[in-house]
Amino acid sequence: MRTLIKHALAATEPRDFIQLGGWVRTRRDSKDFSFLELNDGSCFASIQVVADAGIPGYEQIADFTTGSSAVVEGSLVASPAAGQKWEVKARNIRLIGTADATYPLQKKGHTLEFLRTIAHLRPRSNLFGAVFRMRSKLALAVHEFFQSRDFVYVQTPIITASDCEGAGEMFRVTTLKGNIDEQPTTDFFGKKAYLTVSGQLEGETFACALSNIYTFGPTFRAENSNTARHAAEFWMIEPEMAFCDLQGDMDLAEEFIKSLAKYALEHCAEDLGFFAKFVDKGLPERLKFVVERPFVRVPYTEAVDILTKSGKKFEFSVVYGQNLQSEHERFLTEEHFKSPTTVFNYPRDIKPFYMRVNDDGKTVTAMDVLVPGIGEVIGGAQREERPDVLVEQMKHHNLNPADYWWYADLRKYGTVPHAGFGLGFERLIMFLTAVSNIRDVIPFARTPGNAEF
RNA sequence: UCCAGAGUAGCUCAAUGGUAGAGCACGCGGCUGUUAACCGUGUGGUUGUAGGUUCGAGUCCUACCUCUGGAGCCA
Repeated sequence: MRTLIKHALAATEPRDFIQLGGWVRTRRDSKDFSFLELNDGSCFASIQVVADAGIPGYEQIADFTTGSSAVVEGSLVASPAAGQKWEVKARNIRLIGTADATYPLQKKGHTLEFLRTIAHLRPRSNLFGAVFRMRSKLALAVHEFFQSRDFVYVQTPIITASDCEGAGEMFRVTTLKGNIDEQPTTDFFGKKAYLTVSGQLEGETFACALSNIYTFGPTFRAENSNTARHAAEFWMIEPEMAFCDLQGDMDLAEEFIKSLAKYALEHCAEDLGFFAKFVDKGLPERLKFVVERPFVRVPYTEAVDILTKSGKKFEFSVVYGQNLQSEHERFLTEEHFKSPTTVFNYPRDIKPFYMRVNDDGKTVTAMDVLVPGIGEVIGGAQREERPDVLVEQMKHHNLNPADYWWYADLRKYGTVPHAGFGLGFERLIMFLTAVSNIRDVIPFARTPGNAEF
């Protein structure tokens, strides 16, 4: 029965028999014995195996190369040398799969760019093992956060005919051959269909029935974006709450980010330690800061004031009524407030139709949560629940209300104030690991011109 | 898509317009309860692609490809 290395290393006492399986990270030969570093990905650390010459399997010792796979049986004993608490005194070693000299992962630091070209092997590296173990833990933390607050998990469709306006270009889904625009009525769904850019509109229908819901699934944007924080396929978390206003929305967003940072600190210490050592020394401090300190909240108008009066020279000037540029957002979070910052009440014209119009008639209840180093991780709003205003908003944005008949029905029958937001899961992982490129926190990144794996 | 930068050995990088090198990896030898082991030694190249300038191009020019950083779109 195989034991995971994670459990072997957590042992409280020696064990007479243990079986381990994993991949050889490195081998150090002595005259009469060899050290094998075995890693199975169950935890960050590898385990040291001591194999004496003469034990079964040792005749193949030269083939236990970096990258090869092996099963080892022996006893778990306290290590006499510094560097590890436990090691395995092998009784036999079995080579399962060889890895010849062409194995691309070497016993040294590789650039992230190179590792992206071997995305099928990079999970075997220290950094990517840590990233994907942590990603898994955080996915669980997302569900725990919402489930413990009685939110219902809703799986909104991946294929959709509705364009969540403002969310970007969509991938067309079709079974038509030739000219796919000629007769959409003969297409598989009888109309044009796309990969979803957001589950929000569908999510709202469930919030207006089950009160508090969340989605957590893949999302697609066909934008030709070439940046470290955009991908064509990413995972988004979208809570939606009935009987909730913008304040409640901002409260939940802040609580959510704090909760995940706390979860990472409590459950991912070993992997976080690696990020702190090799990626960003300030990471643990930053996470503690996020957990302990309230986020800054500032209305858009005030944010513009701060930027205007800062005396800072920006490449793009600050203009009221226009979107904040990346450099403006960075100034607010990284220099002015030095804290995660929620900006709210944006001008109506630069935000989508479904956001609730404020009493001033000029702004809507939009809110963006900005974090240092990443920028926007959350975008959300209180939704327009007044039927007449919603229709007016659609027209204002040049949309045909008939296309959104079922969405408008939510306001026609038992409308309620409700609010929600979208959080990019990868961006959150970037923030919590300090890994600065989105391509390195998703198993197989889809970006323009890149879908090899 | 726009702006900037970079493509040289398996990897990370050197090389004034004049004989393409080093470290690591890998092979061989040695040494050692070792820790990305160490010491010696050897193998390793169509300098991203296609043109051009020049007696001579890794180096200069043009186009294209790829990647990186920044910007826009946003999560």
